[in-house]
Amino acid sequence: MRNTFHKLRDDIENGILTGDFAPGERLDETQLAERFGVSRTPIREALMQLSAIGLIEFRPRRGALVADYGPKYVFEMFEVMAELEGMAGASAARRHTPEDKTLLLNAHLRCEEATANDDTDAYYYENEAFHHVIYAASQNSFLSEQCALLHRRLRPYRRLQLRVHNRMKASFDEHKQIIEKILSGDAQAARELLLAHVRVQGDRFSDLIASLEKIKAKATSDR
Amino acid sequence: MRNTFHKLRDDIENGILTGDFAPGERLDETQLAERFGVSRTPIREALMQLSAIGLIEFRPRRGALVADYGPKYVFEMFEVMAELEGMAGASAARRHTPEDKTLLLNAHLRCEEATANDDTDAYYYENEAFHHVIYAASQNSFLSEQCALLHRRLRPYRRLQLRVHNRMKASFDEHKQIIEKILSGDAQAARELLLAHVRVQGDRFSDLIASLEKIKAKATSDR
DNA sequence: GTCAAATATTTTGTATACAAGGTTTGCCAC
DNA sequence: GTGGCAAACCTTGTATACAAAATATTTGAC
Repeated sequence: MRNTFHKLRDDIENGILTGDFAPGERLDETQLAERFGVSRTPIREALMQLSAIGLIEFRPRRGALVADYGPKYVFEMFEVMAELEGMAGASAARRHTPEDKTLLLNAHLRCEEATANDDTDAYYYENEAFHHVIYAASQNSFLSEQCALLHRRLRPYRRLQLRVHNRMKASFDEHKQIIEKILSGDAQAARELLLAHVRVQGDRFSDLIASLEKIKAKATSDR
Repeated sequence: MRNTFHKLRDDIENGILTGDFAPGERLDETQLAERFGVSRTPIREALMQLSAIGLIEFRPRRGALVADYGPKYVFEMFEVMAELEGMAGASAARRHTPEDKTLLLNAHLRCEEATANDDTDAYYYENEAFHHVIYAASQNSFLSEQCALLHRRLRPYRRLQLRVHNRMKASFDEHKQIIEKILSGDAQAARELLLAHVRVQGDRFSDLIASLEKIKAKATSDR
């Protein structure tokens, strides 16, 4: 069985990724301890782990803050994510097994259902599963882990663009092409399609931030 | 000022990377506490952080073990490292600043000195600095951090091939070409050169393992 | 009434204490 | 002598305690 601090780490991490703990927020150890019904010790151990992967930051004598990356940094993360996904896709095209093929087609089918039902929540979930199948199909477990990790870290930022006009349909169409190239073993094409597929999310995030900045600037000048 | 657990983390990490603590070795918290003259609490906090980045593993009720990746996993890590370095190189070719140019040429110069003196230890150090300059020149701080992190994790495995015949000279020649492509802004060429430059290390590592396996198998059959 | 300084309180960072589980050793049986 | 079981000991995992530092509050002066 897993230990308390494992569970706490996942719970707190989840809280951060779902926005339960907002970026920049201070995480009070005593409060967390009460909330989870444990002592401060395992809470601290969980926080230490989260700080090591960059999800929170320790300020000396001032405790833990939820990391608040600037927009530039988030965009950079999307850039790296795109490259890693491209790599996974290329590797999957070269090395996928027959089982991977089944899994890919199944995952795609479930995405199709979500699209047909116009169920963005379901699509969000199935989309994640689809990408994880690609990671696994790369036959590179380290790459797969890194992709999954970064994917998770970017989750709150992808959330923002969930319901952008027509994005679900566009995403689904891109998946279709990606699958085709992976299954036909066209590594280069798979790489480029995935690169673009992920990059567009970074671009959208940038656009979003830019428009927010503009609004903010306008509000300031109006004052 | 930094806290005790920061220093401990770095010390223990260093111990692992330098081979002071061997892969698979168990890290006794009490022993470490005595050794560093502190209580078990900050030791644990340091270990938690190291476990989060995958340098050690916690076995329930059995404490921390230095992670002992199989050869396949290490090879996979080199594959990802190669891709990330390629990305950094391409990005550096597109976006390096005049200051980056100076830093790159200086780093290269110091590599040249080490080569001229046939000083593999110095070359090892300067080579690392050279690669870090490329990371920074990518102008992508997240990518830079990820590269540095993975680079560090692979250090003990690169160490094995330090004195392979003529590797230093070959490496230096590759650097020369890489610099050329980065400074001339040829992103694609820079990417491919760096990809190959790092991959060769993974290949060498594989070869080494394969030959070790062969020796081991022979020893077994001779029994 | 406001600003500043001093004190009180809260909170972090480290040490110590204790309980549960795992390992080792020693003893007994075969 | 060897194998298995039991008990003692050792280590981890969590809780509590305590000291140092930062923050909040209150009081006093202008």
